[in-house]
Formats: sequence, structure tokens, C-alpha cells
Amino acid sequence: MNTAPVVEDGNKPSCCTPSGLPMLNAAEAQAMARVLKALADPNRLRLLSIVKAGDGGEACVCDLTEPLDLGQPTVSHHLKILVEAGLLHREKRGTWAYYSLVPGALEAASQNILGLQVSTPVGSGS
Amino acid sequence: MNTAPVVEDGNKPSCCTPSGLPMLNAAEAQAMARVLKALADPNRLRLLSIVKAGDGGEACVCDLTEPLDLGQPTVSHHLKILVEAGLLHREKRGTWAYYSLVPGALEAASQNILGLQVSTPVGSGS
DNA sequence: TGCTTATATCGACAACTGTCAATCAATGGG
DNA sequence: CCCATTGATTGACAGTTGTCGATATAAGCA
Repeated sequence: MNTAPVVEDGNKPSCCTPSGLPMLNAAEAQAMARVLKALADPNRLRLLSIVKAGDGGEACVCDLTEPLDLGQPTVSHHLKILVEAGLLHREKRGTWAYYSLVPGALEAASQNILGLQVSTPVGSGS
Repeated sequence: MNTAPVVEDGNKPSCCTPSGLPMLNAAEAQAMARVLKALADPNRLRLLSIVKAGDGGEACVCDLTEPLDLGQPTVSHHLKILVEAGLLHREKRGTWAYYSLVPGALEAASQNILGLQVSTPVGSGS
């Protein structure tokens, strides 16, 4: 079998390296981008930082609406995005909804950036 | 002056913790989000992974256009976004443009996610 | 039961983003 | 000097996103 990869034909200058690189495939890239998209918003980053700093690692919506200077529906929308990305966990207790970080989710995202390849998907969602 | 923060008045149920949390401020969040926005696209993640895996840690545009199945102007556009986010470095040698990772940039982004606070801005851009 | 408070959902809209076709600029070869 | 090639820029356009006001849902209280 032809194990040696055909680097180039020789009839072109060819600045390019051969194909077959160990690159992220489309599915991995898309999964990784979905989490990063959820993180790529200043207000959502602030929401996460408040939740992380909150008592017991959790915070309710009323904790989150005021410091961000955003309307309540907007905050609720951002929280939903973070939950769907597998970064936040939602728990309703009585009248209030408490949000907390999904353990390992931020670490996984961080690792994915470092290696630029999907490692262990922690918050594997839908 | 009134140094003691007014936690609550006592006439409300108050699910909320006092304000003054160690949260990300608006400027930090925006700076962090700018880098993450650049990372939050499947094709840009793949570009970075190709550059990282490339010979000498660099790759030219013709290396990047084909495996992504995107038009050349689109790839050029994505590369510009990555450069402006401080993630890629561009060097023109002769007819070809070579792109390489900015050292430490991915590590900084990774750390920022872990701590959810800006640590040491490495690729401090414009 | 009816009121109040907390949170989610809906509909609308402006702003931004990813993509392409066409074109421009720069480099190197005949 | 003209041409071929590499890559950037421009303009257009569809799709997505962030935000708000209005409304719905749900829980607790009088």
C-alpha cells in the first residue's frame, strides 16, 4: 500500500503542506463552538462570575438582574443560554430559581481551548 | 460615611445576597468576551487547529482554504478576526502570508475561563 | 379567592455575523 | 512590460443575536 503521503507533484511552487492534518473535524469544532458562543458575551460572563462568587456557589435571578443593569427577561434569556450550553444548572426552590455552575464544565471548555481538540465532554447535553 | 452595606431592610423575604460581590466588571467582561467571540466559531477553531498542527506552528492561507470548504475571501476574513483578537500572528513572506499562534494567547484565554476574571492579558491588542 | 412577587415566554426590532461573488493590490516570472 | 498567482478588500444578503415591553405562569400570602 502507498503509505508515503504524496507531498506534492513537483510542478507547482506549493507553499502548502500535505492534507490529512490532525485537525479538528467539523463536528468537534461545532460542539466546542456551541459552548464558546455561550461564553462569548460580556453579560453572560458576568452572570457566571456572580454565580461562582455567590453563597454556596449559587445565585437566584434577583441576585443577577440588578448588578448587570439589564431587564429581567434579558437576564432570564441569558441564563437559559448558559443552561442549554451545559454551563449552568437550574433548580427551582419555592418561588425562586437558583442557578449554579455545572461542575467541570468551565474546566472542560478551558481544556478544549488549550488543546484545541475535544477532550472529555463533561456537560454533554442534548 | 455609611461603610456598612445595607443588606436588607427586613420587610421583604429577600432571597438575595448583599451586593458588592467580587464579580467581573464591565470592562473586564468585554475584553474577555472579545477574545471568546473570536474563538466561538467552528471554522475559526479549525483554522487555529490547522495552524497549531502546521509545520513550524505556522500555515499559509492556501493551506487553510481547502480543508475548510470555504471561499478564500471568507477564510481571509476569519483570519483577520483571529489576528485582531490577538490569537494569530501574520507574517508575509514573498507572495505568501503565513499565520502562527501568538504565544500564550490561548493559554490566557483558557485561564480566564477557569478563573472567570482577567488575569494577565497577553495579546493585549489595540 | 384574589393579590403580590418571582421568573419564564413571546413578539418585535435593531445590530451584528458569516458567507459569497467581484474586484483590488502586491509579488514574481516570462 | 505584461501576465499569472496569492491574498486582502468591498458590497450585498441571509441568518443569528441581544435587548426590550408585554404577557403568561406559578408560588405564596391575606
